[in-house]
Amino acid sequence: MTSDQKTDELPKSKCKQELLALHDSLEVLGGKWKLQILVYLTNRKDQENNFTRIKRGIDGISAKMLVKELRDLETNLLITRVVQNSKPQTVTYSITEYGQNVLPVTNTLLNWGLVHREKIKKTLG
Amino acid sequence: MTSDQKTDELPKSKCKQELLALHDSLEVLGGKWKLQILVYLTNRKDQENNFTRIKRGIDGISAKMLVKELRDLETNLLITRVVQNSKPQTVTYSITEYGQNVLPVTNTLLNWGLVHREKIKKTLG
DNA sequence: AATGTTGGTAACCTAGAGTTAACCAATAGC
DNA sequence: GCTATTGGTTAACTCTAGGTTACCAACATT
Repeated sequence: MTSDQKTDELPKSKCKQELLALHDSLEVLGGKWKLQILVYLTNRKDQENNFTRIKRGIDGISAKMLVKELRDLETNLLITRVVQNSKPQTVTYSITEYGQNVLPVTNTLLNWGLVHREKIKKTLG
Repeated sequence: MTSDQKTDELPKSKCKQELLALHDSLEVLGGKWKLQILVYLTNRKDQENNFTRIKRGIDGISAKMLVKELRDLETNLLITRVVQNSKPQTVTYSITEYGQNVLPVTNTLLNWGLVHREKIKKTLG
C-alpha cells in the first residue's frame, strides 16, 4: 500500500492529510446550526424532543432550516427521526450512538468559546 | 452574583449556556478557511510562512479570502503578522501562543473527519 | 525595456445560506 | 363551525460568504 513509486507523488504530507480531514468534517458539521442542534439533543437526551420543542429551544432557527438541518444530520447517521402515533402527530429526534462521537468536537469548541470570551473581556475591558 | 430574584429570570440553563458559547466560537472560527489556516500554520511552525507560501499550501483559497481571513485571525489575537525587510518584501504569519488554544478544536474536528470517512466507507461500500 | 516576484486591492458576480409569510392535513377542544 | 396545535412545505426574497478577474507598487532578473 506504500505508494512512493512516482517521484512526484510523495506520500501525502501530514499537513495535507490534516487539511483534508478537516475539510471533510466541516462539510458534514459546518454551518450555523448543525452543532447547535447536536448540543441541544445531547443536553436533553432524557426527554422527548419533538420538532416544535427543538425549534423553541434553539434561538433564531426557522422551520425551514430546522427541517433541512435535521434531514442532513439524519442522512449522516448522527440523529434518528421517529414518528409517534400520538393525538396530534409528533416526531421525536434523538442523537444516535454514533452521533455521540461528535461530542468531543462540540465540547472543545464551546469550551474555547468560554475561554475566548474571557480573553476578549480582559483585552478590551 | 446568583440572580434568581425575578421568577421568570431563571439562572440560564446549562443547555442555553452551551449554545451561547458554541455560537461565540463559531463566530470567530467558523467558515471555510480559518481552521484550515490555523492547522497549516501549526504544521509549519518551524518555517517562515509568508503569504504566497500559505496560499500555495491551502488548496483552493483565493488571495482575497486569504487576506481577509488572516486579518480576522490577527484581530482575534490568534496569529501575528510581521513584515520582513527582505529584497522582495515578504510578510510572515505565525500562530500565537494564545492561538494554540484552538488546537484541541482542530484536532478533535479532524480526528472526527477521519472516523467519519471510515464510517461512510463501511456504510456505503 | 520587458518580465517575474512579492503582497496585496477593487469591482464584479454567483451560489447558496438563511428569512419571512402563507399554506397544508390531521386531530382536538370550544 | 371556528380555532389551535402538530410537523411540516412552498414561494419569494435578502444577504453574504466566497470566487474571478484585473490591477497595483516595489524591487530583481534578463
